[in-house]
Amino acid sequence: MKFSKATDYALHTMLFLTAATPDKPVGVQLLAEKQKVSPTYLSKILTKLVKAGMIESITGVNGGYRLKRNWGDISFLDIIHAIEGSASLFDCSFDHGPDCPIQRVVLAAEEKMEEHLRNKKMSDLVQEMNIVF
Amino acid sequence: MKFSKATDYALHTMLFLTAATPDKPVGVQLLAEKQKVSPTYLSKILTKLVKAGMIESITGVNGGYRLKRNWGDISFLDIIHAIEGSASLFDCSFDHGPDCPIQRVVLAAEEKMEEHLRNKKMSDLVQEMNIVF
DNA sequence: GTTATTATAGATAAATAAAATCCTTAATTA
DNA sequence: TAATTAAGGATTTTATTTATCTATAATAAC
Repeated sequence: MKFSKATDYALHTMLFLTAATPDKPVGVQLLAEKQKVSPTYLSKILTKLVKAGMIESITGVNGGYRLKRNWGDISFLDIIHAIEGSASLFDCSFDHGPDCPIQRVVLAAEEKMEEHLRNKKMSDLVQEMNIVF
Repeated sequence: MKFSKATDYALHTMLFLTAATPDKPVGVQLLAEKQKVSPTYLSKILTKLVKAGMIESITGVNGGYRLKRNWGDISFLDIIHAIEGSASLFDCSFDHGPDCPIQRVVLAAEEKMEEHLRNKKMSDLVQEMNIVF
């Protein structure tokens, strides 16, 4: 079990956008270069963030991606869910009644992780950062 | 990102062994039947638990698997690590200095989940169970 | 309007990982 | 010795992730 690279890319892009540009759009070309990933692949990932309402895209010359107004609210969990989906990490495939005691434990644990990710915003990070990007 | 089915099988087998037999070994045949999984595949999973020192195997007629003495101590996390390995769930693949602020957040979140899984033992479950298996 | 630039989207390929099977070997008990 | 049971290697199947290629659509600059 691993978080996907796509999630890694998405988180870093969000951090970049949060740290960098309040209004000027950044092209996928540049974002991809920084992360050493192909632009087409990254664009597919960013399209998910657009659909989730976290960033907006501006097409045409001098276009690119930029944060939406609500960016201060966006949590790590929001981003992760936008990329990986929000299905739970564990499915008991054994049929012993409606709720499996094992599943209950694992899901409770997952919830602890999600709680932490829900409380951490990109904006929290930007403050504590000096010159990372 | 999902916990593997192998982990699911391992957890359920441990629950079964904990709930059922204090000393008599249970064959993989029976364990596999209960979980509707092939015996050979399950045996590979159980071998990992043997190597991790959680259960022991008795070969030959009337052989099978049974818990080791320390079974009261075995946590969910132990079992999960035995099957999935204990590498962290997130690797920042971007090189911005030694510690990535994003990685720090995600790993802290992961630690919350692990803490919960570390504190839950199979033996806790058996008590609260009535007739699940 | 034409051209250059930039995102979107579909199809597909390549790489990796997970799940499962098959077959052989080794150990043990009856 | 025969039957039973786990261990282990090799391989296959299936699913998922990662990535590429190509075409389309929108927009700005000229």
